[in-house]
Amino acid sequence: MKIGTKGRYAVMAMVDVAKYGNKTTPVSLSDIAERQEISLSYLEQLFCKLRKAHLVSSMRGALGGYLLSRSSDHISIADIIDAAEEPVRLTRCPSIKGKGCMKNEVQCLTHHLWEGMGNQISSYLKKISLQDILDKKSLEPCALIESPSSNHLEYSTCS
Amino acid sequence: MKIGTKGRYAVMAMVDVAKYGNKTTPVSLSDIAERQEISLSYLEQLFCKLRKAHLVSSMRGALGGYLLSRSSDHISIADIIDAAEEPVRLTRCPSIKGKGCMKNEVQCLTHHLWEGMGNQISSYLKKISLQDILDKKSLEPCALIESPSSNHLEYSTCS
DNA sequence: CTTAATCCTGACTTTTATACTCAGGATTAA
DNA sequence: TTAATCCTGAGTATAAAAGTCAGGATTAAG
Ligand code: FES
Ligand code: FES
Repeated sequence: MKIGTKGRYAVMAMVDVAKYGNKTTPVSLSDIAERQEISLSYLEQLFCKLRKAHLVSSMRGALGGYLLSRSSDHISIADIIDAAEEPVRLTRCPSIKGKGCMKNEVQCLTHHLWEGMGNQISSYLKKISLQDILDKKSLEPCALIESPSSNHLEYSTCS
Repeated sequence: MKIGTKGRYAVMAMVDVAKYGNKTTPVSLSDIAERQEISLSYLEQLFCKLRKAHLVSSMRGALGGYLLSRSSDHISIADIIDAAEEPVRLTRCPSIKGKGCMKNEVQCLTHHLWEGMGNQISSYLKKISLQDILDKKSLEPCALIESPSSNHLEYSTCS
């Protein structure tokens, strides 16, 4: 069970943009590369995807860079990871309806387990916004409570 | 975000043992290999680890095989995955106290995110037992409710 | 006692996906 | 005009995962 650098770096870079950018001044990839210790070329690849997913917009030319397309509390970690690397998918059956991952069975015995696990992860990542990371929320998983009244993360220390 | 075959096959194989074995008659690896479409040699590797983790016990010789060491509702999926593949770990900082994954910072900005995510996954996997899989529970992630009164999975359909 | 079925183990090979680089072009502020 | 940036596709290298192989140990059954 692991996460690759594509997802990891994309999140780190987006946090960096959220932290050092604002509505007028974009953040350049070379700055991000240095602060986050990520190769520039690799970042270029990642931001190509992030831009296509409309999470950031770019300004070309000298003094160019990237800025967030929406405010940092309307961008979830799930958005970023989906954009960067192929989405969270733990099952391995083809998406063809009625087909499982095995020759004989329609669905293997563990299909629901992996599906449930994927949902669990996705819903966690959806609840956390870029702003939450800057605010150092997401500290205590046991305190994650869904609040219907707002889209934000409620939390309380649990110890 | 993905899970490797080690963890996946280990769970599939354990479900198979739980389904086809009982306290007296062990299940042979060649049977599992055929039913679950997994190479025999690969299973041998996996069961070496599962045995060392005391999840199964072996009977050698003809008519030998494996049986569960504990009852199927006292073996969690987390137990199996921990035994089979290196444990769920999403952070990438060395375990040395006070050291982060970056040169400068003590902890990178996203450390808590990955840590929380790992905890989220682990606690999900701990709640689900082999027996739950056989009973086709673990279907609905939104229905997962921690019940202090029992160690089992509570669920209700949510649609 | 012999055979065949199984577990047991370590080392080895193959394959694949990831991670990363490189080269060259387009755009724009100074 | 220059230098800093974004932009893109193709290519390479590395490491991890996946899977194989060979040989040995144990034991039930004939
Ligand atoms: S994972 Fe969907 S059928 Fe096996
Ligand atoms: S993941 Fe722990 S410090 Fe970066």
